[in-house]
Amino acid sequence: MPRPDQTSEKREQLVPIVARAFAELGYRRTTTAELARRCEVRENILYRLWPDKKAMFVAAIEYVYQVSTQLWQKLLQSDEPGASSAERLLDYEAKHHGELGLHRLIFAGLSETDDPVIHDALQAMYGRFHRFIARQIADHRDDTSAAGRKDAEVTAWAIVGLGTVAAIGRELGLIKATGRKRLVADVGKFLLEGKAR
Amino acid sequence: MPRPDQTSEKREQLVPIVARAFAELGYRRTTTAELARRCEVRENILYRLWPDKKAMFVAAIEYVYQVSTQLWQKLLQSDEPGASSAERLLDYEAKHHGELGLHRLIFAGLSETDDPVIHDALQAMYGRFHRFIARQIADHRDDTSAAGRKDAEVTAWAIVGLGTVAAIGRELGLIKATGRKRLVADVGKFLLEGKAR
DNA sequence: GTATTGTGTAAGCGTGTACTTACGTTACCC
DNA sequence: GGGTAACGTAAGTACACGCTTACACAATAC
Repeated sequence: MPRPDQTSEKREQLVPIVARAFAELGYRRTTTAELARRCEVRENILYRLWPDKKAMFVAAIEYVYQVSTQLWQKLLQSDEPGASSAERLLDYEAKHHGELGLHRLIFAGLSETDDPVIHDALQAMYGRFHRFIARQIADHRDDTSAAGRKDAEVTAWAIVGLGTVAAIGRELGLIKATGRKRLVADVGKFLLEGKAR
Repeated sequence: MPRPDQTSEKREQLVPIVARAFAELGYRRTTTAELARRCEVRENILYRLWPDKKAMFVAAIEYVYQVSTQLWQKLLQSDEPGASSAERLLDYEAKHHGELGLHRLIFAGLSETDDPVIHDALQAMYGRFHRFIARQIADHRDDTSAAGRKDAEVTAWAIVGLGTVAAIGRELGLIKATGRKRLVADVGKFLLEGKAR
């Protein structure tokens, strides 16, 4: 009998490194050779863990999604008094925005969306993010009517937009840390309270 | 004496095609061969018009910026009664959002921002867009105080975020046309009126 | 006409890249 | 200890890509 298969453990071990590489370099510039270098293994070892480069990218997206939502879930469970879940999420994002490179991964993927696999992975992740935020908003507003839920959905997209533009502004050196914080926290709260109709 | 130089005319003729290619395919996937194919010329002709592929991309960015702002300027000059410039811009963008592929070009460039040339081109364009919108907001609100201008800046970023997330939502098939219209027009107007403090 | 120089065609060059193959070594279970 | 299959190393393959070169042709000014 041979030794036990450790592929899945190895995958879990390497996925954070892979995700960081894709976030830093984008999809095309992240060569398999570069991935192997950062992971300190040979290329063919990566190809034993994933069928091709695309699968590595999809794994990276799913990893970042999981880490982000786990982090958010933890944040929501630690119930502080005096602030709703939605408010706490906004404060957290205002402070720690973009640390995981989520948006950079999205930008990298958006140039590859005619590939159905990448398109679907991105769509699933982005869609789940949006629904998560929309639910927090509806809870915060305590409005479960049909119109209220619809409104929470639209507002959720606007808040996702805040995070996205904050990421771009940081990337291009156009919005400094204080500006980003103000953008996400202040405008975020404004959107959260008001009803956009 | 030789025949007159027509390089700049040729550049102007080909730039729209080049821009469309980069918007559709992203930076890396837009090969010089593909550019030549779409332009119906040989590759070396492109290299007589621009020093390298990067320059073609930068030219595409500048072209899309110019077309967009020209279009907006025209929109602002045709003064309809009963709606401020800012409102008309929002309505226009809600209807025709993303037609020029501006956001796709930005996403393409954002994966190449460690290249200083691309970074600077993107920064300049995005920054000018933001200032343009911020000015419209300040005018609309008729508040030229320091705090008012600062607020208009933050709001302008939020509105740029609306456009960006609408583009992503469209790209991923997550927000349909009606939803995008509602997002840009309704939330846009909400941001425009309210003061986010 | 002719010299001069822009314009178009075709081929190719060096490098980078996704992915593979071949093979030796190691750790496990019986 | 021995059979087995996971694990690691190294080299290689086929192709695509950015960019260049060589050269024939065309149009203009004199």
